Formats: sequence, structure tokens, C-alpha cells
Amino acid sequence: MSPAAVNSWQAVQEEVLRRIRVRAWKPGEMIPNEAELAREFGCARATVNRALRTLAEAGVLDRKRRAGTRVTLQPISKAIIDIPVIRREIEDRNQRYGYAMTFRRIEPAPLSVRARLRAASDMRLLHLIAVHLADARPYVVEDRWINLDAGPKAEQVDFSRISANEWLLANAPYTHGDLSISAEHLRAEEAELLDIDASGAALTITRTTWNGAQAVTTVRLSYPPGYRLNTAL
Amino acid sequence: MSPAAVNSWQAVQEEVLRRIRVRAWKPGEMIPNEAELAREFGCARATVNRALRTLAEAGVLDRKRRAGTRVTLQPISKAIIDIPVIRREIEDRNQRYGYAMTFRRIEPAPLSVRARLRAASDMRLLHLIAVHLADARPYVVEDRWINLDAGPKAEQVDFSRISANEWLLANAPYTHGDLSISAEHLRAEEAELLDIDASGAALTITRTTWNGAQAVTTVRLSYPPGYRLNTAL
DNA sequence: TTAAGTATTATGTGCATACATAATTACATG
DNA sequence: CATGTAATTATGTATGCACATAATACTTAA
Repeated sequence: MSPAAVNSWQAVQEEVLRRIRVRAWKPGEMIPNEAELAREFGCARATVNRALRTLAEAGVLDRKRRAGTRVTLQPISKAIIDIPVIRREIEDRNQRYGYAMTFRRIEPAPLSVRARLRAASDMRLLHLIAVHLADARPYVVEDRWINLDAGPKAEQVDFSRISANEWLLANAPYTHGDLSISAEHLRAEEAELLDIDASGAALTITRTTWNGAQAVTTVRLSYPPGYRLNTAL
Repeated sequence: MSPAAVNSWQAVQEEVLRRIRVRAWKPGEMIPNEAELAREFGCARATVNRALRTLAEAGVLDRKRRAGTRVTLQPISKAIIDIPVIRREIEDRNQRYGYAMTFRRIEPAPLSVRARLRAASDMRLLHLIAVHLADARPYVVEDRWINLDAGPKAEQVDFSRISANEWLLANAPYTHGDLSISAEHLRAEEAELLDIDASGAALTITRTTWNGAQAVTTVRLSYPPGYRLNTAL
């Protein structure tokens, strides 16, 4: 069979993946350089470049200038987990979204929270606890601290009507953040809000965002037992 | 100040991000089209294209042909979690890697596992349980089922010497897979292997991989309480 | 008035070319 | 032999151009 021109970057990508899969190019091995592949596939080098670059971003290939491209020896699977706005997460499941704030106070934060925010002890923090509901049933508990020094307007907002999640998204820009996932025992009050037995193991997502050097907010989301984060590889 | 030429795609990207951050372009709003931006920045349209395309992949922009580009209203944060080979995960922490297989038997799988593998009841499955150690201390328990119909060689391999994780990576190609993260109570035997109190909440990662329509393997990794998956936003 | 067809337009992609940059190799020099 | 330097090379990126494609806006016909 004659080598049909593989001249879209997706086609190149698929052909490369195929060769890796059938072990024509083995893990750790070098693959031909872009110019050669372009010649073989009958396309421009830029096209090969885009295909290989994308595969490198996906962790399938290792590329170094001058050194060339090789098949990743131990591919780190990158699980891309979409963390949507909770309202959307629920509405995408075709459930009715609900929200209830159960606590609001400007108060000093415990050490663990201050550490997350790298906060001086005099930072003014608004503490909110709320439950997000799916079809009127508790879906996730949100325990949030908002830095009022970063966005003083937050003090005036009625967070019993609009979720902090959404208000901040629209009003408090951030430059970067960090996120951590862990399994934790539910605290008694959280279990109560979720309306479940306190003995459960809760998937917990902690997210802190920054605007430059200034902490914006930190949240701890506690999902009830059984909740799963799914992703394709 | 004169508009210095912004002529690398990273520079364009940063400028775009800056404008979004300072709310010059507000969430939901259209931004100028590629040609205009190229003119403004003094660079080629392809350069703008790459910058915007990358931002769209990151979820910051929404792009549609003909319709144009707008700032994402509710950016879905994509948490990219690297799931490395466990040996590497441990060695990257500058700890000594160890491995011990504690169970190996070809046996019929329970329903939950068969469901994950979409397995007929006559599929031959090798069941392995192993512990990965960091500095001789239990790090994670691995409960794995390998489809011998997909790769019969696995039956001959001495998995007490090499971890299934690494052997499969090198010998059993897969086309796709799925991964799910949840919080679960440790089973008694797992708690024992991890050498901890059984009451802990364990972060559990379940991963199943496929080669075409054929299941290759499914693993359940149980990490002890306190383990965190971290990522930057 | 509505439906079908057409023009327009912004993004998506391919190509050829040029040059930049990092990393390696080869070489020269002490 | 060690070491610094220059040549080489594969990838990285910018550019100008062309055309493809999807989505919208507009026009025309029933």
C-alpha cells in the first residue's frame, strides 16, 4: 500500500500514537526528527511539529532541542480533572441547584487556615459556611474564608442569596492558586449539614487563590461518601 | 507610551491575561478578533492564534468559528493531576522505594471488579495485592486485576520481583482508560498492610485501562489518611 | 411569513521559509 | 588530559499566505 499523505496534525498524531502502541517505536527510543517525518508523511514540518508538541504536552513524548524526540519511558498520566462551578456541576446532572448559607462571621482564623493563606494574624477574614443542594438534597459543604483586605466589597455582599463561589468568580480576579485533594473524616457539623452519618470518609477539595502576593480566598469542599471525581485517560 | 511590539505568543498570552485580570475585557465579553489583535500587537495572526488557542485550552477563553472569542464566564478550573508511576513518585520525594507482593492468585473476580472491566464471567483474571514502600514504610496498597486474555505473558511474570505497575507499563500497551478518585474506608486487610488504624479515611484512586475494546487491567490504589494530591491552578 | 439558499466572516489549519535557541559534538588549546 | 570554544543540529517559533470550516447574517423564493 502506498503511503497516503498524512497531512493534518491530528492524522500525524494518530499515526505516531499507533506506532508507539504497536511498539514500532518503543518506550525510551528516539523517533525520527521532524524533517524526516514531514518527508515521510508528505506534509510540512510545522504540521509534524504541532502533532509532536501536543503529544509532548500530553506526556507521551519527551522532546529536547538538538537532542531530539523520544517516547516517554514512564508516561506520567495526566489526569485532567475539571473542577466546575458547583452550580454547573449540579445543573449538568440535570438536578435543581440550591444553596444555603449557614454561617457568616468576620473572625480570626485558626492556624491551619492562616497557614493556607499565609496570613498575618491581623488580616481581616470573613468566614462562611454553606451547603450546596442538588434537588434539595445536600451535595457538598463549603467552608470558606475570604480575605477582606483583598476585596473589601465582599463584606457588603449578601452571601445568603448568592454563593461566594459565584460572586468571587465574577468579582475577585486571581492570578494563580493551588488545589489539593484528600480523604478526610467529616467533622460533626459537616456531617450534620450533609445529613449523613458522621463516620463517613469524605472527599475533600481545598482550594486557595491568590492575586499576586495577596491571598483572595480559601475554600474547603467536603463531599459525602460515595462521591467520585472521574476523568478519562 | 508607545505600544511595544508584542511578538511572541507567550507575550500575547500574558497581555491578554492581564487585560482579563484588570477587567478591560470582562467575563462573558467578546474580545477583538485575531486580525485586529495581530495589527495592534504588531505580530502575525498565527501568533495571536496560538496564544488564544492555548488560553482556550486552559479554559480562560471560549472560541467559536465565525462567532469570535469571548472571556469565559465561569472558568472551569482544570486541575491537572499528574499520576506518576509510584516508584517515581516515591523517588521524587527522595525516599527509598520498596515493593512487596502479598497476594497472587488466578481467581474469579467479584462483581464490582467485573463491572469495571466489563468482563464476561469466564475471563481469566490474575489478582494481585501489593504494598509500595517509601523508606521501608507502607506508602500505598495496590489491589490489581490483570486480564490474562489480553496479555497471557503476565501469567509467567514474577510479580514479587517487579511491580505490576512497571511491568504493564513496559509490556501492555493501552489505548485509553479511566480514572476515578474517591474517599473510602480502608478495608481491614488494607489497613493492616498500611500498618495503621482501620478507622482511617483513605484516598482511593481506581484506574482501568483498555486496549481497544479489551480490558487490560484495573487497579485500586489506597493511600493512607493524610495523603494529598496537589496541583497548581 | 417562513423556509431555503447564499454571502460573509472569524477561527482553524496547512505550507514554505526564516531565524532563534538549546544541547551536543568536535575541535583546539593550555 | 582537561577545558574552553566553535560548529552542528533538532526543536521552537515567527511570518505571510492560502484555503477550509462553522456559524451567522442576509437574500430570495414559495
